[in-house]
Amino acid sequence: MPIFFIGRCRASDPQAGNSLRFTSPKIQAFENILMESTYNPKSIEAQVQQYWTENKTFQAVEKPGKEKFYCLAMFPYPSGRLHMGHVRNYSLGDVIARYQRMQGKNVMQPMGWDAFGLPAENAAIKHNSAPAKWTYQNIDYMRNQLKSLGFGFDWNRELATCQKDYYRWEQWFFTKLYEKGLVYKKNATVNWDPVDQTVLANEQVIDGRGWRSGAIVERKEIPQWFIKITDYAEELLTDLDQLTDWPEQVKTMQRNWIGRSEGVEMTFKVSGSDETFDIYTTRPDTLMGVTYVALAAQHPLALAAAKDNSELAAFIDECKNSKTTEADMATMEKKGVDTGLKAVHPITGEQVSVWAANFVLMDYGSGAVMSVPGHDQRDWEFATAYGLPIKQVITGTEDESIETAAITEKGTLINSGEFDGLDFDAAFKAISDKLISEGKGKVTVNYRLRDWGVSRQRYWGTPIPMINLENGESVPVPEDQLPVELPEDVIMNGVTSPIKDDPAWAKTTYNGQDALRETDTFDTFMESSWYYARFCSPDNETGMLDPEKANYWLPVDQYIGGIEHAILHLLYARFFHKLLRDVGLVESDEPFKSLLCQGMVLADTYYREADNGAQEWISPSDVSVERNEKGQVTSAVSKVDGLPVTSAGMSKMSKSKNNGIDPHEVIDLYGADTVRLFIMFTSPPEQTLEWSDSGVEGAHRFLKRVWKLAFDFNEKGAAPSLDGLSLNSEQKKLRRELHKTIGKVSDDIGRRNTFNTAIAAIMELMNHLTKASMESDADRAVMGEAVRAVVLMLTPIVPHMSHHLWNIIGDGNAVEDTLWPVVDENALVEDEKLIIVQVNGKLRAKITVSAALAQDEVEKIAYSDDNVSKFIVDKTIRKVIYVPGKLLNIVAN
RNA sequence: GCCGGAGUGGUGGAAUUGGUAGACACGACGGAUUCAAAAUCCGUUGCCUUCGGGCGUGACGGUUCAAGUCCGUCCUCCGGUACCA
Repeated sequence: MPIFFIGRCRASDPQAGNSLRFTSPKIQAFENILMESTYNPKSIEAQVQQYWTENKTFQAVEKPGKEKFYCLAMFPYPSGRLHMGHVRNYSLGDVIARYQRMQGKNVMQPMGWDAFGLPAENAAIKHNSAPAKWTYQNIDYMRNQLKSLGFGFDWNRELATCQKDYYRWEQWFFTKLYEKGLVYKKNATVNWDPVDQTVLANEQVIDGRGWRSGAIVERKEIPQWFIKITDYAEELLTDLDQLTDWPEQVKTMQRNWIGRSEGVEMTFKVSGSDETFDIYTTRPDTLMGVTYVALAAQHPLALAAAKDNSELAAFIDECKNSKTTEADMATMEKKGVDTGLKAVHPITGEQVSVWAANFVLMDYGSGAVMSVPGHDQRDWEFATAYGLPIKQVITGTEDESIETAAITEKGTLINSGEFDGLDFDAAFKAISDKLISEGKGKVTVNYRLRDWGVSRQRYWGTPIPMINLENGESVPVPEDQLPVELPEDVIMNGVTSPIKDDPAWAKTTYNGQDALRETDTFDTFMESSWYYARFCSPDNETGMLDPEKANYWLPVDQYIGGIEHAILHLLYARFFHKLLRDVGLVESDEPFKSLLCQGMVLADTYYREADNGAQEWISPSDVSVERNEKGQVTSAVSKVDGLPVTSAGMSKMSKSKNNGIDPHEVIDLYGADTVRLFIMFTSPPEQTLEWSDSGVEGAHRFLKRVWKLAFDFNEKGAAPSLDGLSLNSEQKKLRRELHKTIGKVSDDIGRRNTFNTAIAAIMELMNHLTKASMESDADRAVMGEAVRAVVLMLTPIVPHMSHHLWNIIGDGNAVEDTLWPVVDENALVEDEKLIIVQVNGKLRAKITVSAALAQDEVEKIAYSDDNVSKFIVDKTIRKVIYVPGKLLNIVAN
C-alpha cells in the first residue's frame, strides 16, 4: 500500500523556502500535489503526457530572432508495430531536442510516416486487404505507441508520404526537373520473373530465383526514368567538406560512392570496319600493356558479332541469367568469349582481340574496358584463365614478378617504346597528349556515381507524372492536372500493379489526342528525400514549401538515423536539397548540419532443430537460462515445456529470428522513462545495443533511487539558500562533485553525444548524494542544489519523472520551461592533486600533493615513497618525464 | 569482391589530446533485514601468485619514457553495395 502525503512546498505553507514556492499559474493544477513515497510510473506518465497535450508544450512556431533548433530523427516506415530500433532512434532525438530546449533554443521536432513501399503490397496480399488500409491502420497504432513513449513531437506537423497533399508536390517538382533538363528516359536492367511476368526487387530474388514463383530470374531491359544526379556529383563531393559535424566514416563512404577519378577516355577502332568503341581508364600509363579489350555482353558490337558466332550468342544468352547486384557481379566467376573481332591499339596500331565478358556492365560507363593483365588483378586472372598474353610495362615496384599476380602499384614504364622511363604522372601526360593530338582521346573526370533510376514497376508509390503519347514521346502532366492520384481502394492479385491491371486508369488525353499515363511509380527514396523540408510547412497548399518558413527552420540542426542510410538516403536527400535550392525554394546548400548514426538493437536468439532439420526460433522471453558461479550462461531451457534450447548469441531483433522485444510490454511493466533510460545508458549511440532484461531492471532501480532521494529531501523540510552559508569540507567536496558532474554531463550530451557516460556520471553523483547528510541547514542547501540539478540533468532522458519531481522540488515553473544547470567554477577549485608515479612506465605509487607544487618538489616526495625507492635503488635515473598535476615517470636502469 | 565500422573482465560498456586499463551498470558470491520470500541496504568481484609481484584490451610485429589509443600485416563479426527501407 503506497503512502501518500501532501508535499510540503505549497504556496500556502509558511514553512516553504523562497525558492520552493509554487507561484506560477502554469502549474496551479499541481498545487496540492501528492508525492508518493514510491515511484509509480504508470500514473505519472499518463498525467504528464496529458499536461504536454493540454499545454501544447511541443508546438513549434517560428520566432524570428530566437535561436532555432530543428531536431529530426528519420521517420519510420509504418510496418505495423514500433520496434526497439525506432524506440532508440526517437529516444536519441528526444534527448537532444529537450536538451537544446533547456539551452533556451526554439526547438522543432516533427514526426511523420514514410508510408509508400514494398511491404505494404506484400501485407495486402497476405491479408487480402488494400495497401492503403493496412498502412493507415499501422500509422494509427504506431502513433499511439510513440505517444506512450513521451517524445516531444509537434504532432501538428505530422505527415504521411502516401497522402496526395504530400506526393502532389513531388510530382510537381519532377515536372520542374523535367523542364530543366534534369530528367531523361533510357533503358535499364531489371530482375524479370518470367513466370509471374513481373519485375522483382533485389530483395525478392533469392538464390537467383523469384521468391514467389521460384523461377530463375532473368535480366531484362525496360525504359525507365532517370534523374541526373551525376550533374551534381562534383558539388555533392566538395560540399562534404562543409559538413564538419558529420561522422567522418559517412563522409568517406559518400566520397568513395561518388568515386571521382581523373583518367583518359579513348577510342578504339575495330579492325577492318568503320566501327569504333570508347573506353575509359584511370591508368593510361599502362596503355602499352593492353593485350585485349572486353565488352559487355549486351554491347552492340558483341550482339552484332553474335549473329554468326553461335558460341558467343550462347554466352550472351547465358549472361541474361546472371544476377544484377554489385556484390553478385563482383564475386561471380569471371567468364568471357572471344568475339572474333580485332581492335586496333590506338598508339601501336597492333591488333588485340575483343572479348565479351560477364563482368563488364553495359549500363555503367561505355560498356567496354581495356585489359592490362600485367597490372590489373582482375584482368590477370581472366587472361590466365583464357590463355591471353600478359605483358609487363611497369617496373620499379616492390613486387617485380607478374608470374603469380598483377603488379598493381604505380612505377616506371618499360616495354613502352617512346614512353620508357617515365613515371606515372609523366606517362599520364605524355600518353594522353599523344592521344589528344591524334584525335583519339581526351582527359576526363569520371564518377562511379550513376544517375538515379526512379522508376518502379510497383503499385504502392507515387505515380510518375508523365504521359506517353502515341508518337512515342513522353511529356509531363500539366500542372493544373496534378496530382496524378493513386487509387487506394484496390485489390492486389499478388503479381501486377492494380494501376497496370486497370486499362482505364492510364487512359488520358493530351492536346486532344488519346494518350496513356505512365503506370510506373517513384522509388520511395524520392519521398524521403524532401520530407525534412516539408515539415517546415506541412499544410502549405499553395506550394511545395513555404520558403520563408523553410528558411527559418532549415537546415536541420541534428539528424539522427541508422548507419544503413549512410549512402543512399543521405546522398539523395543532399541531392534533393540542392535541387530545391536551384529552383529557389531554399537558401542553404546542405539539408543536415549535424548527423548522428545510431547502431542496431540486438537481442538473444534461441532455436531448436525441428525434425526436418530447420531451425525453429524461440522467443527470448520464453527462455530461462542457468549460470555457473562466474555468472556465465551454462544452459537454456524453454519456459513453455522445460526442454533445452540452443543459444545462437546476439543478433538484430527481427521477425525471422523471433527475437523482437515489444516496446509496449516493457513500457507496461516499467514505464517509458525506464525504457528510455536503459536504451540511452546501455551503449553509446553509434554502437549496437544489446537488449537485456536485467539491464532494464537496473535502470528502473536507479529511477527508484532518484525518486527516494527526492522524497527524503522533500520530507526533510525547506532548504535554505546557499548564499552566505559557510560550508565544511564535506559539503564543499559534495558541491565539487556536483559541479564536475554538471560540466561532464553538459559536455557529454551537448558536444559528444555520449549519453551513456552522461548517465554514468549522474549515477556516480547519486552514489555520493545518497550517502550525504541532510541534517544541517548547510547540508540541505547543498543537497537542494544537487537534487534539483540531478532532476534537471535527467529531464531530457526521463522527462515524465523529471516533470513530476520538478513540480514538487523545482522553482515553480514547468521543467520544460526551465534552463539547464550551470557550472559554478568556484565550486571546482581543488587545492590538492593526485600524481601518478611510474618507474619505467609501470605504476608504483599514487601521491597527493598541493596543487601549487613544482616538479622538483613532486620528485622529492616521489623518491621518498617506499614503493618508488624500492624500484630505483641501485639504478641510475636516466630521465624523468613530468606531466604537470598528473603523472611522473622515472626512467631508470 | 569492393567501401565503411567494430573486437577491452562472467556480461553491456568506460578510459575525450599517447599518460592510473576496467568508471558506471548487469550478473555472481557473502552479509543485514524478514517467520519466509520478494523488494531494499551493505560488502567482495580481471586473471595468476611463492602475497614481493607478474600478466592482461582479437592475433603477430613495430614506434615511444609511456600504446586499448599511433604504424604495418592478418583473423573474425557487422553495415552498405544503387529495386528492402
